[in-house]
Amino acid sequence: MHLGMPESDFPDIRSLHLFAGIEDQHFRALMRGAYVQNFPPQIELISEGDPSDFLHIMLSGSVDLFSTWNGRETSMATVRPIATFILAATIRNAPYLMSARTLEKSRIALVPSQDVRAVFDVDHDFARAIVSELAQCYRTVVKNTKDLKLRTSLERLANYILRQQDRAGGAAEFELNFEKRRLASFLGMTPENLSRAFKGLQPYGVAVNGNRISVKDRNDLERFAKPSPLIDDYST
Amino acid sequence: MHLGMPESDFPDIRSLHLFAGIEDQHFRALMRGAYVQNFPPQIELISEGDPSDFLHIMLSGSVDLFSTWNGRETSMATVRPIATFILAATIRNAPYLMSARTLEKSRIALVPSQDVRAVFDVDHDFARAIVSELAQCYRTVVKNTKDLKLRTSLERLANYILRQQDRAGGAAEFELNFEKRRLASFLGMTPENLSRAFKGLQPYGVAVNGNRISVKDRNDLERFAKPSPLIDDYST
DNA sequence: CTTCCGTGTTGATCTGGGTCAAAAAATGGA
DNA sequence: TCCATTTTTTGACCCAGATCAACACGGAAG
Repeated sequence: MHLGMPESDFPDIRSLHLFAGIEDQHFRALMRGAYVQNFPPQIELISEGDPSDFLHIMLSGSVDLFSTWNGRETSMATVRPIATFILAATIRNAPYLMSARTLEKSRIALVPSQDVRAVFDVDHDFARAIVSELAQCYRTVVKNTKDLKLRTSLERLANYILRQQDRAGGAAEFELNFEKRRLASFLGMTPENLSRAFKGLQPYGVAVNGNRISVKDRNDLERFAKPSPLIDDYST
Repeated sequence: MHLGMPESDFPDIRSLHLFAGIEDQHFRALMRGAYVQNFPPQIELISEGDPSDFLHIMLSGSVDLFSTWNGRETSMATVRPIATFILAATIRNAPYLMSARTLEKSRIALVPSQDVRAVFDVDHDFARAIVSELAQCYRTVVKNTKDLKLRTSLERLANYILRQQDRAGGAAEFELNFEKRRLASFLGMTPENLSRAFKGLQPYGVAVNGNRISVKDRNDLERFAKPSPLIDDYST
């Protein structure tokens, strides 16, 4: 059964950098083959190793990208609307390297990979957008690797807090929109160690109350965290 | 002074996946603006943070891509002929995220980034090749992250040895074309720990003599290393 | 209100891997 | 060739972070 894509979702999707410059007829061609699904929380949408049949577009909710090996698991990234994921596998027609599970109730659009590749071939602006997006993804992972290899867990947490504060518009107090156990996994440490790391940042003015983080003096924290645009600025 | 690119290098460069399908006139346009330089060993070609003015193509020698933060340094990758590097920065016209230094005497072709972007805009096969290459790069870094986060240093070394053995055609004995201190850095450990890790793999039939590695029984080592195509197969 | 269960915290302990120092082995000039 | 320098290895020790176990808290269901 093919439900198609409600036109009401078009503006949101089109507002994505990836689809911004695409020709209308090509955009509609993509949407024709696409469909939207609602998923409950904690559903594994994708298992690593599966063939990549669809480009996924988050419309609402959130998804965790994670990987496993030898009984261990690690969180690689969290995807929130509006964004696509697993573009690289779609492009190369290669198996997924990461699994994906919903964290909450989520609406996700699925665009057949072959349609993406077909439109890529005929729409130059789309091709350009894809390249730009892929290059961005690549750079993000490189930054992540630098974070992991060059910093201690305490430093990673400190810089993570600074980044989140930026996302929250610089407010002294903000919400952690992350379960702590998954934050720990994302940062490459255990939940226990994350808990202790929060304590370890108290001397630098960081206070935690449940999901609320407050930063007394950003400069103070920055002196310890030493953030660098070449690691922490996700926009460049 | 503009030296141009000797035509004798054209076939090698064209054999790169990236330039394979490109139209001849476009290829020549790229080469016209490019030039070749010879570098002595241990020269820092690129410093992270610099603007990305050139796409680099290794013709001979080898280059280490590394990153630094807060006085620490880590090796991210090694580039050997024939291959390009820092494609993503070129595409996005963004600052380099990694520094590069020659490991030995090297010949490197430099293609102005703006030329790459210009040809990308007019040559569809080139655009497609770039996307494919970028997706490949992205997937390689993701695999690397999984390796780092999911495995202990001993497991990383074991799998590294298996991959090198593959590259050497499966021979029981092969050369490590890597300085050990840089291998250690690449694998995310100290030279001292690498030395001990080699010892730690003796029970699985690994013997080291200078740069020569021998693997007595590959199955034995695989039972410990548990290689996975979703981490260790760099071709997909 | 109470029970349950998942998440988070804390404490005690252990260990993989880092650090420091020194010896041994390569490497490269002169 | 021999000396000087760098790389690698070894040993002793230390520490960040993992593990294990116990407990606290909070929301959901009865």
